[in-house]
Amino acid sequence: MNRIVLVRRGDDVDAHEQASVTSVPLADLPAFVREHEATPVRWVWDDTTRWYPALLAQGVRVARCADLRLQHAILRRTPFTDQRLLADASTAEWDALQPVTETDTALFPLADPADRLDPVAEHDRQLATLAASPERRRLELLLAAESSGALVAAEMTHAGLPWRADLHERLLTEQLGPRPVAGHRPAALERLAAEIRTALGAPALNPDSPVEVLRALQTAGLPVEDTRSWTLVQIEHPVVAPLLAYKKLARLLTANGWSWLDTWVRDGRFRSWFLPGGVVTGRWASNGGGALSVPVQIRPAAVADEGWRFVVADVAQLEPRVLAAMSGDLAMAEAARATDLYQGMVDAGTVATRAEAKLGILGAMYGGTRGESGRMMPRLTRRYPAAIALVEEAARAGERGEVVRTLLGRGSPVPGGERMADLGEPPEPSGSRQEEDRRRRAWGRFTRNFVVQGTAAEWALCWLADLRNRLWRLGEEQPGEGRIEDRPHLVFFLHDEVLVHTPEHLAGQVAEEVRLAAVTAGRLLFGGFPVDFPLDVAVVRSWAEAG
DNA sequence: CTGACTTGCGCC
DNA sequence: AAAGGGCGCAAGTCAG
Repeated sequence: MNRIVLVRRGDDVDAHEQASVTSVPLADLPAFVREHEATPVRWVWDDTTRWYPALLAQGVRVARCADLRLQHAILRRTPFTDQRLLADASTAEWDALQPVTETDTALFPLADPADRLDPVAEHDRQLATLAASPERRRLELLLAAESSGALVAAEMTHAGLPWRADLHERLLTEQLGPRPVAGHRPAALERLAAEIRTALGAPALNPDSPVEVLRALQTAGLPVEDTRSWTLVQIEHPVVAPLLAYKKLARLLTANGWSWLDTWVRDGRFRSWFLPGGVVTGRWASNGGGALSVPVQIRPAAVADEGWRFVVADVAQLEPRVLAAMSGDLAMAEAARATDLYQGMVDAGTVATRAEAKLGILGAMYGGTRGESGRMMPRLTRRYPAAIALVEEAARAGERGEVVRTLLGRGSPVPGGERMADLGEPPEPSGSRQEEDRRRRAWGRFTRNFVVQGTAAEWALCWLADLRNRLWRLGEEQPGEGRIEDRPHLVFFLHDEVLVHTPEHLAGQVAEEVRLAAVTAGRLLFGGFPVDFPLDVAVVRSWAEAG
Protein backbone atom coordinates (compact mmCIF):
# COMPACT_ATOMS: atom_id res chain seq x y z
CA MET A 1 0.00 0.00 0.00
CA ASN A 2 1.37 3.32 -1.07
CA ARG A 3 1.60 5.83 1.75
CA ILE A 4 1.68 9.58 1.29
CA VAL A 5 2.54 11.74 4.30
CA LEU A 6 1.00 15.21 4.17
CA VAL A 7 2.82 18.03 5.93
CA ARG A 8 1.68 21.64 6.13
CA ARG A 9 4.17 24.34 5.20
CA GLY A 10 2.43 27.69 5.32
CA ASP A 11 0.17 27.90 2.29
CA ASP A 12 1.62 24.77 0.78
CA VAL A 13 1.45 21.11 1.58
CA ASP A 14 4.43 18.83 1.19
CA ALA A 15 3.39 15.39 0.06
CA HIS A 16 6.06 12.85 1.01
CA GLU A 17 5.87 9.71 -1.09
CA GLN A 18 8.71 7.31 -0.46
CA ALA A 19 11.82 9.35 -1.22
CA SER A 20 10.18 12.11 -3.19
CA VAL A 21 8.44 15.25 -2.00
CA THR A 22 5.84 17.14 -3.97
CA SER A 23 4.82 20.62 -2.95
CA VAL A 24 1.13 21.34 -3.48
CA PRO A 25 -0.60 24.69 -2.91
CA LEU A 26 -3.21 24.26 -0.22
CA ALA A 27 -5.95 25.26 -2.64
CA ASP A 28 -4.95 22.44 -4.97
CA LEU A 29 -4.89 19.77 -2.30
CA PRO A 30 -8.41 18.45 -2.93
CA ALA A 31 -7.62 17.87 -6.59
CA PHE A 32 -4.28 16.29 -5.68
CA VAL A 33 -5.94 13.90 -3.24
CA ARG A 34 -8.77 13.06 -5.61
CA GLU A 35 -6.27 12.21 -8.33
CA HIS A 36 -4.22 9.92 -6.10
CA GLU A 37 -7.32 8.18 -4.77
CA ALA A 38 -7.65 6.52 -8.19
CA THR A 39 -5.15 3.93 -6.96
CA PRO A 40 -4.92 2.48 -3.45
CA VAL A 41 -3.22 4.92 -1.11
CA ARG A 42 -3.09 5.56 2.60
CA TRP A 43 -2.91 9.21 3.53
CA VAL A 44 -0.77 9.84 6.57
CA TRP A 45 -1.50 13.03 8.47
CA ASP A 46 -1.09 14.49 11.92
CA ASP A 47 -4.76 14.56 12.74
CA THR A 48 -7.85 13.83 10.68
CA THR A 49 -9.83 16.74 12.14
CA ARG A 50 -7.21 19.11 10.70
CA TRP A 51 -7.33 17.76 7.13
CA TYR A 52 -10.45 15.87 6.26
CA PRO A 53 -13.25 18.40 6.80
CA ALA A 54 -11.79 20.70 4.14
CA LEU A 55 -11.49 17.80 1.71
CA LEU A 56 -15.07 16.71 2.35
CA ALA A 57 -16.23 20.27 1.84
CA GLN A 58 -14.69 20.04 -1.64
CA GLY A 59 -16.44 16.74 -2.27
CA VAL A 60 -13.34 14.59 -1.84
CA ARG A 61 -13.57 11.30 0.02
CA VAL A 62 -10.53 9.27 0.96
CA ALA A 63 -10.49 5.51 1.36
CA ARG A 64 -7.75 5.18 3.98
CA CYS A 65 -5.68 7.25 6.31
CA ALA A 66 -3.28 6.93 9.19
CA ASP A 67 -4.19 9.37 11.94
CA LEU A 68 -0.89 9.88 13.71
CA ARG A 69 -2.49 11.57 16.73
CA LEU A 70 -4.86 8.69 17.44
CA GLN A 71 -2.26 6.04 16.59
CA HIS A 72 0.25 7.73 18.85
CA ALA A 73 -2.19 7.64 21.75
CA ILE A 74 -2.71 3.90 21.29
CA LEU A 75 0.97 3.10 20.84
CA ARG A 76 1.89 5.11 23.91
CA ARG A 77 -0.29 2.98 26.13
CA THR A 78 -0.29 -0.46 24.63
CA PRO A 79 1.66 -3.15 26.46
CA PHE A 80 2.55 -4.64 23.08
CA THR A 81 5.41 -2.31 22.18
CA ASP A 82 8.81 -1.15 23.29
CA GLN A 83 8.16 2.44 24.36
CA ARG A 84 11.77 3.42 23.68
CA LEU A 85 11.18 3.04 19.96
CA LEU A 86 8.44 5.64 20.03
CA ALA A 87 10.16 8.07 22.37
CA ASP A 88 11.36 11.38 21.01
CA ALA A 89 11.77 14.96 22.11
CA SER A 90 8.37 15.66 20.60
CA THR A 91 6.54 12.87 22.44
CA ALA A 92 4.94 15.20 24.97
CA GLU A 93 3.66 17.42 22.19
CA TRP A 94 2.12 14.49 20.35
CA ASP A 95 0.60 13.38 23.65
CA ALA A 96 -0.94 16.81 24.11
CA LEU A 97 -2.26 17.26 20.59
CA GLN A 98 -6.01 17.87 20.63
CA PRO A 99 -8.50 17.43 17.82
CA VAL A 100 -10.01 20.60 16.42
CA THR A 101 -13.75 21.06 16.29
CA GLU A 102 -14.02 24.44 14.62
CA THR A 103 -16.81 25.05 12.20
CA ASP A 104 -14.42 26.73 9.81
CA THR A 105 -13.28 24.00 7.48
CA ALA A 106 -11.55 26.32 5.05
CA LEU A 107 -8.42 27.02 7.02
CA PHE A 108 -6.20 25.47 9.59
CA PRO A 109 -6.17 27.23 12.92
CA LEU A 110 -3.58 29.92 13.32
CA ALA A 111 -0.66 29.06 15.56
CA ASP A 112 -1.70 25.42 15.57
CA PRO A 113 0.49 23.38 17.92
CA ALA A 114 0.41 20.68 15.24
CA ASP A 115 2.64 22.87 13.07
CA ARG A 116 5.56 22.30 15.40
CA LEU A 117 5.37 18.56 14.89
CA ASP A 118 7.11 16.45 12.27
CA PRO A 119 4.63 13.91 10.88
CA VAL A 120 7.23 12.19 8.70
CA ALA A 121 9.46 11.46 11.68
CA GLU A 122 6.54 10.39 13.86
CA HIS A 123 5.31 8.11 11.11
CA ASP A 124 8.74 6.49 10.90
CA ARG A 125 8.85 6.00 14.66
CA GLN A 126 5.39 4.43 14.64
CA LEU A 127 6.33 2.04 11.83
CA ALA A 128 9.52 1.03 13.62
CA THR A 129 7.60 0.51 16.85
CA LEU A 130 5.08 -1.67 15.07
CA ALA A 131 7.73 -3.66 13.24
CA ALA A 132 9.32 -4.64 16.54
CA SER A 133 6.06 -5.56 18.25
CA PRO A 134 5.38 -9.22 18.96
CA GLU A 135 1.69 -8.43 18.41
CA ARG A 136 2.12 -6.49 15.23
CA ARG A 137 -0.90 -7.92 13.45
CA ARG A 138 -3.36 -7.03 16.19
CA LEU A 139 -1.94 -3.57 16.65
CA GLU A 140 -2.01 -2.85 12.94
CA LEU A 141 -5.65 -3.85 12.84
CA LEU A 142 -6.39 -1.59 15.79
CA LEU A 143 -4.56 1.37 14.27
CA ALA A 144 -6.25 0.92 10.92
CA ALA A 145 -9.65 0.65 12.59
CA GLU A 146 -9.04 3.70 14.74
CA SER A 147 -7.93 5.76 11.74
CA SER A 148 -10.90 4.58 9.75
CA GLY A 149 -13.10 5.65 12.65
CA ALA A 150 -11.58 9.10 12.37
CA LEU A 151 -12.72 9.23 8.74
CA VAL A 152 -16.22 8.07 9.65
CA ALA A 153 -16.45 10.65 12.41
CA ALA A 154 -15.46 13.48 10.09
CA GLU A 155 -17.90 12.26 7.47
CA MET A 156 -20.76 12.09 9.96
CA THR A 157 -20.11 15.64 11.10
CA HIS A 158 -19.90 16.74 7.49
CA ALA A 159 -23.17 15.10 6.50
CA GLY A 160 -25.04 15.76 9.75
CA LEU A 161 -28.04 13.90 11.08
CA PRO A 162 -31.20 14.92 9.19
CA TRP A 163 -33.31 16.85 11.67
CA ARG A 164 -36.76 18.39 11.28
CA ALA A 165 -36.72 21.54 13.39
CA ASP A 166 -40.42 22.04 12.71
CA LEU A 167 -41.31 18.66 14.18
CA HIS A 168 -39.03 19.24 17.11
CA GLU A 169 -40.67 22.60 17.82
CA ARG A 170 -44.13 21.11 17.61
CA LEU A 171 -43.09 18.48 20.11
CA LEU A 172 -41.77 21.15 22.46
CA THR A 173 -44.90 23.24 22.17
CA GLU A 174 -47.16 20.27 22.81
CA GLN A 175 -45.35 19.35 25.98
CA LEU A 176 -44.14 22.68 27.33
CA GLY A 177 -46.40 25.26 25.77
CA PRO A 178 -45.33 28.05 23.43
CA ARG A 179 -41.74 29.19 23.50
CA PRO A 180 -41.46 31.58 26.45
CA VAL A 181 -39.63 34.87 26.39
CA ALA A 182 -36.15 34.71 27.84
CA GLY A 183 -36.04 34.33 31.60
CA HIS A 184 -39.51 32.86 31.92
CA ARG A 185 -40.73 29.33 32.42
CA PRO A 186 -42.86 27.69 29.78
CA ALA A 187 -46.52 27.48 30.77
CA ALA A 188 -46.49 23.77 31.56
CA LEU A 189 -43.57 24.17 33.94
CA GLU A 190 -45.17 27.17 35.61
CA ARG A 191 -48.32 25.17 36.27
CA LEU A 192 -46.39 22.27 37.74
CA ALA A 193 -44.28 24.63 39.86
CA ALA A 194 -47.46 25.98 41.42
CA GLU A 195 -48.68 22.47 42.19
CA ILE A 196 -45.36 21.60 43.79
CA ARG A 197 -45.38 24.73 45.96
CA THR A 198 -48.92 23.99 47.10
CA ALA A 199 -48.21 20.35 47.86
CA LEU A 200 -45.21 21.28 49.96
CA GLY A 201 -46.68 24.43 51.47
CA ALA A 202 -43.67 26.36 50.21
CA PRO A 203 -44.99 29.33 48.25
CA ALA A 204 -41.56 30.70 47.29
CA LEU A 205 -39.96 27.40 46.30
CA ASN A 206 -37.80 27.35 43.20
CA PRO A 207 -38.23 23.82 41.83
CA ASP A 208 -35.04 24.18 39.80
CA SER A 209 -32.97 24.36 42.96
CA PRO A 210 -32.11 20.91 44.34
CA VAL A 211 -31.07 22.49 47.62
CA GLU A 212 -34.40 24.26 48.12
CA VAL A 213 -36.39 21.25 46.98
CA LEU A 214 -34.54 18.94 49.34
CA ARG A 215 -35.11 21.29 52.26
CA ALA A 216 -38.79 21.62 51.45
CA LEU A 217 -39.21 17.85 51.17
CA GLN A 218 -37.54 17.33 54.53
CA THR A 219 -39.58 20.11 56.11
CA ALA A 220 -42.68 18.30 54.88
CA GLY A 221 -41.45 15.28 56.83
CA LEU A 222 -40.31 13.17 53.92
CA PRO A 223 -37.35 10.86 54.58
CA VAL A 224 -35.12 11.73 51.61
CA GLU A 225 -31.43 12.58 51.32
CA ASP A 226 -31.50 13.75 47.72
CA THR A 227 -34.02 14.77 45.08
CA ARG A 228 -33.29 12.19 42.41
CA SER A 229 -36.25 10.80 40.51
CA TRP A 230 -35.66 7.24 41.63
CA THR A 231 -35.63 8.44 45.22
CA LEU A 232 -38.91 10.27 44.76
CA VAL A 233 -40.77 7.37 43.16
CA GLN A 234 -40.26 5.39 46.33
CA ILE A 235 -42.20 7.76 48.54
CA GLU A 236 -45.87 8.52 48.70
CA HIS A 237 -46.86 12.16 48.80
CA PRO A 238 -48.94 14.51 46.65
CA VAL A 239 -45.78 16.36 45.59
CA VAL A 240 -44.19 13.36 43.94
CA ALA A 241 -46.25 13.29 40.75
CA PRO A 242 -45.95 16.99 39.87
CA LEU A 243 -42.29 17.06 40.88
CA LEU A 244 -41.41 14.09 38.68
CA ALA A 245 -43.35 15.62 35.82
CA TYR A 246 -41.57 18.90 36.39
CA LYS A 247 -38.14 17.27 36.31
CA LYS A 248 -38.95 15.44 33.11
CA LEU A 249 -40.10 18.55 31.30
CA ALA A 250 -37.39 20.78 32.76
CA ARG A 251 -34.85 18.32 31.45
CA LEU A 252 -36.41 18.45 27.99
CA LEU A 253 -36.31 22.24 28.07
CA THR A 254 -32.73 22.65 29.23
CA ALA A 255 -31.12 19.77 27.38
CA ASN A 256 -33.07 19.64 24.13
CA GLY A 257 -35.29 22.69 24.05
CA TRP A 258 -35.44 25.70 21.78
CA SER A 259 -31.93 26.85 22.51
CA TRP A 260 -30.60 23.40 21.64
CA LEU A 261 -32.37 23.71 18.30
CA ASP A 262 -30.94 27.20 17.77
CA THR A 263 -27.45 26.06 18.59
CA TRP A 264 -27.12 22.65 17.00
CA VAL A 265 -29.55 22.35 14.13
CA ARG A 266 -28.80 24.19 10.91
CA ASP A 267 -30.09 23.61 7.40
CA GLY A 268 -32.05 20.56 8.47
CA ARG A 269 -29.09 18.82 10.05
CA PHE A 270 -28.02 18.18 13.62
CA ARG A 271 -24.27 18.69 13.56
CA SER A 272 -22.05 17.66 16.38
CA TRP A 273 -18.50 16.38 16.54
CA PHE A 274 -17.67 12.79 17.18
CA LEU A 275 -14.34 12.17 18.84
CA PRO A 276 -12.90 8.72 18.14
CA GLY A 277 -10.76 7.49 20.97
CA GLY A 278 -12.28 10.18 23.17
CA VAL A 279 -12.86 7.70 25.98
CA VAL A 280 -9.98 5.74 27.54
CA THR A 281 -11.64 2.45 26.65
CA GLY A 282 -11.64 3.38 22.97
CA ARG A 283 -15.26 4.38 22.84
CA TRP A 284 -16.06 7.58 21.06
CA ALA A 285 -16.89 10.75 22.86
CA SER A 286 -18.81 13.61 21.34
CA ASN A 287 -18.78 17.31 21.51
CA GLY A 288 -21.75 19.54 21.00
CA GLY A 289 -25.41 18.99 21.51
CA GLY A 290 -25.00 15.89 23.65
CA ALA A 291 -24.91 13.75 20.55
CA LEU A 292 -24.34 10.51 22.42
CA SER A 293 -27.38 11.01 24.58
CA VAL A 294 -30.11 12.12 22.22
CA PRO A 295 -33.18 11.23 24.28
CA VAL A 296 -35.80 8.94 22.85
CA GLN A 297 -38.23 11.78 23.53
CA ILE A 298 -36.98 13.89 20.62
CA ARG A 299 -36.00 11.19 18.15
CA PRO A 300 -39.23 11.68 16.20
CA ALA A 301 -37.58 14.83 14.85
CA ALA A 302 -34.79 12.83 13.22
CA VAL A 303 -36.40 12.21 9.84
CA ALA A 304 -34.80 11.07 6.59
CA ASP A 305 -34.93 13.36 3.56
CA GLU A 306 -37.71 13.04 1.01
CA GLY A 307 -37.08 9.88 -0.99
CA TRP A 308 -34.51 8.71 1.53
CA ARG A 309 -34.67 6.38 4.53
CA PHE A 310 -32.78 5.62 7.69
CA VAL A 311 -31.42 2.17 8.18
CA VAL A 312 -31.09 1.83 11.94
CA ALA A 313 -29.12 -1.11 13.24
CA ASP A 314 -27.97 -2.12 16.65
CA VAL A 315 -26.31 -5.19 18.11
CA ALA A 316 -28.20 -7.08 20.75
CA GLN A 317 -26.07 -7.43 23.91
CA LEU A 318 -22.77 -6.59 22.28
CA GLU A 319 -20.64 -6.65 25.40
CA PRO A 320 -21.54 -10.10 26.76
CA ARG A 321 -21.04 -11.54 23.28
CA VAL A 322 -17.66 -9.91 23.06
CA LEU A 323 -16.79 -11.29 26.48
CA ALA A 324 -17.78 -14.79 25.39
CA ALA A 325 -15.65 -14.53 22.27
CA MET A 326 -12.55 -12.92 23.75
CA SER A 327 -12.46 -15.41 26.60
CA GLY A 328 -13.18 -18.34 24.31
CA ASP A 329 -16.07 -19.38 26.54
CA LEU A 330 -17.97 -21.91 24.47
CA ALA A 331 -20.84 -22.30 26.91
CA MET A 332 -21.48 -18.57 26.93
CA ALA A 333 -21.13 -18.44 23.16
CA GLU A 334 -23.71 -21.19 22.96
CA ALA A 335 -26.15 -19.14 25.00
CA ALA A 336 -25.38 -16.25 22.65
CA ARG A 337 -26.44 -18.35 19.68
CA ALA A 338 -29.96 -17.29 20.40
CA THR A 339 -30.97 -13.82 19.33
CA ASP A 340 -31.43 -13.00 22.98
CA LEU A 341 -28.39 -14.04 24.99
CA TYR A 342 -30.22 -13.69 28.28
CA GLN A 343 -33.05 -15.93 27.13
CA GLY A 344 -30.38 -18.35 25.93
CA MET A 345 -29.09 -18.51 29.48
CA VAL A 346 -32.55 -19.31 30.76
CA ASP A 347 -33.04 -22.01 28.13
CA ALA A 348 -29.72 -23.56 29.09
CA GLY A 349 -30.94 -23.81 32.66
CA THR A 350 -28.26 -21.49 34.00
CA VAL A 351 -30.72 -19.09 35.57
CA ALA A 352 -34.45 -19.07 36.13
CA THR A 353 -35.44 -15.79 34.55
CA ARG A 354 -34.28 -13.38 31.90
CA ALA A 355 -34.10 -10.60 34.47
CA GLU A 356 -31.73 -12.68 36.58
CA ALA A 357 -29.56 -13.42 33.57
CA LYS A 358 -29.24 -9.76 32.70
CA LEU A 359 -28.51 -8.72 36.25
CA GLY A 360 -25.90 -11.41 36.66
CA ILE A 361 -24.08 -10.68 33.41
CA LEU A 362 -24.09 -6.94 33.92
CA GLY A 363 -22.84 -7.43 37.44
CA ALA A 364 -20.02 -9.61 36.17
CA MET A 365 -18.98 -6.99 33.64
CA TYR A 366 -19.40 -3.93 35.85
CA GLY A 367 -18.28 -5.42 39.11
CA GLY A 368 -21.64 -5.22 40.78
CA THR A 369 -21.72 -7.71 43.61
CA ARG A 370 -24.43 -6.21 45.70
CA GLY A 371 -27.70 -7.97 46.14
CA GLU A 372 -28.98 -10.12 43.33
CA SER A 373 -26.18 -9.79 40.86
CA GLY A 374 -23.76 -10.90 43.57
CA ARG A 375 -25.81 -13.96 44.42
CA MET A 376 -25.70 -14.91 40.75
CA MET A 377 -21.93 -15.04 40.55
CA PRO A 378 -21.25 -18.58 41.80
CA ARG A 379 -23.69 -19.99 39.28
CA LEU A 380 -22.22 -17.94 36.45
CA THR A 381 -18.70 -18.92 37.44
CA ARG A 382 -19.60 -22.59 37.32
CA ARG A 383 -21.41 -22.30 34.04
CA TYR A 384 -19.12 -19.81 32.23
CA PRO A 385 -15.72 -20.37 33.82
CA ALA A 386 -13.62 -18.81 31.06
CA ALA A 387 -15.69 -15.67 30.72
CA ILE A 388 -15.90 -15.01 34.43
CA ALA A 389 -12.22 -15.79 34.90
CA LEU A 390 -11.33 -13.17 32.31
CA VAL A 391 -13.19 -10.33 34.02
CA GLU A 392 -12.12 -11.47 37.47
CA GLU A 393 -8.49 -11.52 36.42
CA ALA A 394 -8.85 -8.04 34.92
CA ALA A 395 -10.31 -6.83 38.19
CA ARG A 396 -7.51 -8.39 40.26
CA ALA A 397 -4.89 -6.92 37.92
CA GLY A 398 -6.42 -3.48 38.33
CA GLU A 399 -6.47 -3.86 42.09
CA ARG A 400 -2.76 -4.68 41.96
CA GLY A 401 -2.19 -1.49 39.97
CA GLU A 402 -1.37 -3.31 36.74
CA VAL A 403 -2.28 -2.34 33.20
CA VAL A 404 -4.87 -4.43 31.39
CA ARG A 405 -5.55 -4.45 27.68
CA THR A 406 -8.24 -5.05 25.13
CA LEU A 407 -8.08 -7.88 22.62
CA LEU A 408 -6.26 -5.76 20.05
CA GLY A 409 -3.97 -4.19 22.60
CA ARG A 410 -5.39 -0.90 23.78
CA GLY A 411 -3.89 -0.46 27.22
CA SER A 412 -5.65 0.83 30.29
CA PRO A 413 -4.30 3.93 31.99
CA VAL A 414 -1.99 3.55 34.95
CA PRO A 415 -3.93 4.18 38.17
CA GLY A 416 -3.30 7.67 39.46
CA GLY A 417 -1.38 8.50 36.32
CA GLU A 418 -3.88 10.95 34.94
CA ARG A 419 -7.21 12.50 35.60
CA MET A 420 -10.28 10.52 34.90
CA ALA A 421 -13.81 11.73 34.91
CA ASP A 422 -15.25 10.17 38.00
CA LEU A 423 -12.83 7.73 39.50
CA GLY A 424 -10.75 9.30 42.20
CA GLU A 425 -7.14 9.66 41.17
CA PRO A 426 -5.04 9.41 44.29
CA PRO A 427 -1.43 9.80 43.16
CA GLU A 428 -0.19 9.39 46.70
CA PRO A 429 -1.37 7.02 49.36
CA SER A 430 -3.54 9.27 51.44
CA GLY A 431 -6.39 8.74 53.77
CA SER A 432 -7.29 5.66 55.70
CA ARG A 433 -6.68 2.07 54.82
CA GLN A 434 -10.39 1.63 54.18
CA GLU A 435 -10.24 4.53 51.79
CA GLU A 436 -7.28 2.93 50.03
CA ASP A 437 -9.14 -0.36 49.73
CA ARG A 438 -12.18 1.39 48.40
CA ARG A 439 -10.12 3.09 45.73
CA ARG A 440 -8.34 -0.10 44.79
CA ARG A 441 -11.61 -1.93 44.36
CA ALA A 442 -13.00 0.95 42.35
CA TRP A 443 -9.99 0.72 40.04
CA GLY A 444 -10.54 -3.03 39.78
CA ARG A 445 -14.10 -2.41 38.64
CA PHE A 446 -12.76 -0.01 36.08
CA THR A 447 -10.21 -2.46 34.63
CA ARG A 448 -12.77 -5.27 34.79
CA ASN A 449 -15.05 -3.22 32.60
CA PHE A 450 -12.23 -1.81 30.49
CA VAL A 451 -11.33 -5.10 28.83
CA VAL A 452 -14.90 -5.78 27.79
CA GLN A 453 -16.05 -2.28 26.94
CA GLY A 454 -12.77 -1.64 25.08
CA THR A 455 -12.93 -4.83 23.05
CA ALA A 456 -16.57 -4.16 22.25
CA ALA A 457 -15.47 -0.74 21.00
CA GLU A 458 -12.96 -2.50 18.76
CA TRP A 459 -15.64 -4.74 17.33
CA ALA A 460 -17.78 -1.67 16.68
CA LEU A 461 -14.88 0.14 14.98
CA CYS A 462 -14.31 -2.81 12.65
CA TRP A 463 -18.03 -2.92 11.92
CA LEU A 464 -18.09 0.77 11.10
CA ALA A 465 -14.95 0.67 8.98
CA ASP A 466 -16.19 -2.20 6.86
CA LEU A 467 -19.68 -0.76 6.59
CA ARG A 468 -18.30 2.59 5.48
CA ASN A 469 -16.61 0.97 2.50
CA ARG A 470 -19.62 -1.17 1.66
CA LEU A 471 -21.90 1.87 1.63
CA TRP A 472 -19.57 3.75 -0.65
CA ARG A 473 -19.44 0.89 -3.16
CA LEU A 474 -23.19 0.46 -2.94
CA GLY A 475 -23.71 4.04 -4.09
CA GLU A 476 -21.52 3.83 -7.16
CA GLU A 477 -24.46 4.04 -9.53
CA GLN A 478 -25.99 6.86 -7.57
CA PRO A 479 -26.24 10.17 -9.47
CA GLY A 480 -24.15 12.94 -8.00
CA GLU A 481 -20.61 14.16 -7.91
CA GLY A 482 -19.17 11.39 -5.79
CA ARG A 483 -19.84 13.24 -2.57
CA ILE A 484 -20.42 11.27 0.61
CA GLU A 485 -23.89 12.68 1.03
CA ASP A 486 -24.98 11.61 -2.47
CA ARG A 487 -24.57 7.97 -1.56
CA PRO A 488 -25.75 5.87 1.39
CA HIS A 489 -23.72 7.22 4.29
CA LEU A 490 -23.37 6.94 8.04
CA VAL A 491 -24.96 9.77 9.99
CA PHE A 492 -24.83 8.48 13.55
CA PHE A 493 -22.96 6.00 15.70
CA LEU A 494 -23.60 5.20 19.32
CA HIS A 495 -21.38 2.46 20.75
CA ASP A 496 -23.36 -0.42 19.27
CA GLU A 497 -25.87 1.32 17.03
CA VAL A 498 -25.61 3.01 13.62
CA LEU A 499 -27.87 5.17 11.51
CA VAL A 500 -27.36 5.12 7.76
CA HIS A 501 -29.05 7.74 5.58
CA THR A 502 -29.79 6.15 2.23
CA PRO A 503 -31.81 6.65 -0.93
CA GLU A 504 -34.97 4.66 -0.45
CA HIS A 505 -34.36 2.21 -3.28
CA LEU A 506 -31.05 1.14 -1.72
CA ALA A 507 -32.38 0.69 1.82
CA GLY A 508 -32.83 -3.06 1.50
CA GLN A 509 -29.30 -3.50 0.25
CA VAL A 510 -27.97 -1.24 2.99
CA ALA A 511 -29.67 -3.44 5.58
CA GLU A 512 -27.91 -6.44 4.08
CA GLU A 513 -24.52 -4.71 4.03
CA VAL A 514 -24.93 -3.71 7.68
CA ARG A 515 -25.33 -7.39 8.56
CA LEU A 516 -22.44 -8.49 6.38
CA ALA A 517 -20.21 -5.88 7.97
CA ALA A 518 -21.07 -7.28 11.39
CA VAL A 519 -20.05 -10.75 10.25
CA THR A 520 -16.79 -9.35 8.92
CA ALA A 521 -16.08 -7.58 12.19
CA GLY A 522 -16.63 -10.77 14.16
CA ARG A 523 -14.25 -12.73 11.91
CA LEU A 524 -11.60 -10.02 12.02
CA LEU A 525 -11.52 -10.01 15.79
CA PHE A 526 -12.39 -13.54 16.76
CA GLY A 527 -11.53 -15.62 13.70
CA GLY A 528 -13.59 -18.77 13.52
CA PHE A 529 -14.78 -18.69 17.13
CA PRO A 530 -18.48 -19.56 17.05
CA VAL A 531 -20.15 -16.45 18.35
CA ASP A 532 -22.97 -14.50 16.71
CA PHE A 533 -23.53 -10.77 16.64
CA PRO A 534 -27.19 -10.58 15.66
CA LEU A 535 -28.47 -7.18 14.61
CA ASP A 536 -31.81 -5.51 14.93
CA VAL A 537 -32.18 -3.71 11.62
CA ALA A 538 -35.03 -1.40 10.70
CA VAL A 539 -35.72 0.65 7.59
CA VAL A 540 -37.59 3.73 8.75
CA ARG A 541 -38.46 7.30 7.94
CA SER A 542 -37.89 8.49 11.48
CA TRP A 543 -35.40 7.34 14.08
CA ALA A 544 -38.28 7.03 16.54
CA GLU A 545 -39.79 4.22 14.49
CA ALA A 546 -36.78 1.98 15.10
CA GLY A 547 -36.41 -0.33 18.05
C1' DC B 1 -18.19 38.85 39.75
C1' DT B 2 -15.76 34.40 37.82
C1' DG B 3 -14.46 29.69 37.93
C1' DA B 4 -14.59 25.08 39.85
C1' DC B 5 -17.29 21.78 41.68
C1' DT B 6 -21.82 19.27 42.46
C1' DT B 7 -26.23 17.55 41.22
C1' DG B 8 -29.11 15.21 38.34
C1' DC B 9 -30.34 13.06 34.13
C1' DG B 10 -29.83 11.63 29.25
C1' DC B 11 -27.43 7.73 26.38
C1' DC B 12 -24.77 2.96 25.85
C1' DA C 1 -20.36 -4.00 56.25
C1' DA C 2 -20.29 -2.72 51.72
C1' DA C 3 -18.74 -3.29 47.41
C1' DG C 4 -22.24 -0.64 39.65
C1' DG C 5 -18.46 0.54 34.06
C1' DG C 6 -18.10 4.71 30.48
C1' DC C 7 -19.57 9.48 28.97
C1' DG C 8 -21.79 15.09 28.03
C1' DC C 9 -24.34 18.76 29.48
C1' DA C 10 -26.86 22.55 32.00
C1' DA C 11 -28.08 24.70 36.01
C1' DG C 12 -27.27 25.35 40.72
C1' DT C 13 -23.97 26.04 44.40
C1' DC C 14 -20.23 27.89 46.68
C1' DA C 15 -15.48 29.67 47.50
C1' DG C 16 -12.41 33.24 46.45
